[in-house]
Amino acid sequence: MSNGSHPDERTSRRAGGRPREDQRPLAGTPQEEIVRAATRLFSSKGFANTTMSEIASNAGLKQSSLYYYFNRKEQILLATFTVARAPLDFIKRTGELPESAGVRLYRLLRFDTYQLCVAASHVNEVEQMAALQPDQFESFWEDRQELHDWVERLVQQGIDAGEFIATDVTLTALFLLSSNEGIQNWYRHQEAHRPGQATFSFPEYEAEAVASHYAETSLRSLLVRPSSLARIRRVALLLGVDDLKPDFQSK
Amino acid sequence: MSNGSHPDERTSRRAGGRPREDQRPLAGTPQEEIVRAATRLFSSKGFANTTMSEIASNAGLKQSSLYYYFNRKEQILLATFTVARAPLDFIKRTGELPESAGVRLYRLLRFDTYQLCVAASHVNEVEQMAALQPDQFESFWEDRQELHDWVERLVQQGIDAGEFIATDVTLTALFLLSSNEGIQNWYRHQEAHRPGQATFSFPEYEAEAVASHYAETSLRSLLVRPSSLARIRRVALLLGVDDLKPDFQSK
DNA sequence: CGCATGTTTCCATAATGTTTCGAAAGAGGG
DNA sequence: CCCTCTTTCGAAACATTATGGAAACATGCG
Repeated sequence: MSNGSHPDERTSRRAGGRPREDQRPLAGTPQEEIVRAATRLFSSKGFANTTMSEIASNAGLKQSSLYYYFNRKEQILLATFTVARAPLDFIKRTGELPESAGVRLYRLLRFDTYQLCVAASHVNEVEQMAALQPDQFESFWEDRQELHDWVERLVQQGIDAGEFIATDVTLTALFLLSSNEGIQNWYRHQEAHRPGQATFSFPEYEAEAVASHYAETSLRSLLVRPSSLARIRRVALLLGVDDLKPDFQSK
Repeated sequence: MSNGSHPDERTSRRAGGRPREDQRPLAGTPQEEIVRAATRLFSSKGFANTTMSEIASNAGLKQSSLYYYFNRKEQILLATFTVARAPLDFIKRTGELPESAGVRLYRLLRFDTYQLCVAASHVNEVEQMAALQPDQFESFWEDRQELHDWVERLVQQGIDAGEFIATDVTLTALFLLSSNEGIQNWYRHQEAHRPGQATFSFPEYEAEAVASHYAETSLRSLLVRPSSLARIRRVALLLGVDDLKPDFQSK
């Protein structure tokens, strides 16, 4: 069997192989090219409505060649999301700052929401696949759990410090992260709708505005003294505004 | 063409027809039977991973017979959701009560969230389909828009009355309704996970608890004086607790 | 009773999409 | 120049959605 799981494992791009029919310079490894193409397509047409043939031709390959790199279609989906969801690092760094829980939670929520808005993949699709095939998507669930734990811990710290109202920390963390994703869902639909068809008609919002508004709203529902929100916002934003931009060059 | 769109239109179950191979008493019309079967399957395996054959055999039919009642798979999905999403009536009634905007919004959010939690269908799937084929799902978008308008109006009234803080009413309404759906998404996953597999492990929450918590959290983020929340909760719940229960017998 | 009509079901098959299999086309080393 | 490794391709197996037409029943009318 030539196809174990990961071709190119360490020796990346060592030797030839049959030449492609579609000749065209490819930026990066074939895997990257495929994921890039798939990302564009998934994001505009959704996972289910994107065919392997489309992905292939967008990546300069024939359909069946994709299976040399990815054993199943779902693995491409997982790859698009893994690339897109970078924020765990940011979150760990933020979580460890010597600031109040409010400031840290604000930053965390704002960043995560922003990431979701600009991310190429639909969280829902990934989650649904992930729920159906937990083994294939193990890494996804681990990340998700870790993210949850961070948020839960922050909320607990806020309560202990008298900054947040007493509430169920687990439920609150679940709410914060899933509301998040619901908002991404809406935000993406807003993008997908062509101006002509107008099923939904709303003003367009910037990802940053959405992220900030979400962080504020969430914090406001937790704070014992909502008036402290102004200070939190100020401190949080002073800590580095540019952190919002993702490392990943999405189209 | 025998298959216009709606068989049985008014004359429901008047005469015979070829007998089924799978003989078994059916409760209600064939349509209802089909929708019931589909609902169960969609809710446990998702729309994309449920085949027409499965739906058919669960409804005591052969695959192609489904097309006598529904022209496309998506229409079954729409039907499952239409049945499940009853709350527009409730919302209109609530919206017109002579109470403060806070009380009415509280009730509306609590009810809608509860409905989503106990609903059989995944909103996300419906929305995705609906976004892709706006013509097929016209009624869905109309309901959605109407719901949004109600919420937006309530928020505006709250602001005008000095009960809510000044904020972008459109964005707020969008947030309230989409967070909602994100929470349903999580809530459903929680159910779908078998106890053995345990990818996610959290305490189990009741739909009513989730709905109440969501309504409180949302209100708290809007109120000028969070201390008024206690009164709002009390008044809202006095107005009729039993309204939460859906008319529709799910499962 | 036999036959036309209408209703509901099934079977067969086209059309489309995913996945597997094995062969083909190059590079590089002995 | 041949052998091996890597990458690509084409054909075919399989699964799923959707269509068209025939089959199986009830009913009413000659």
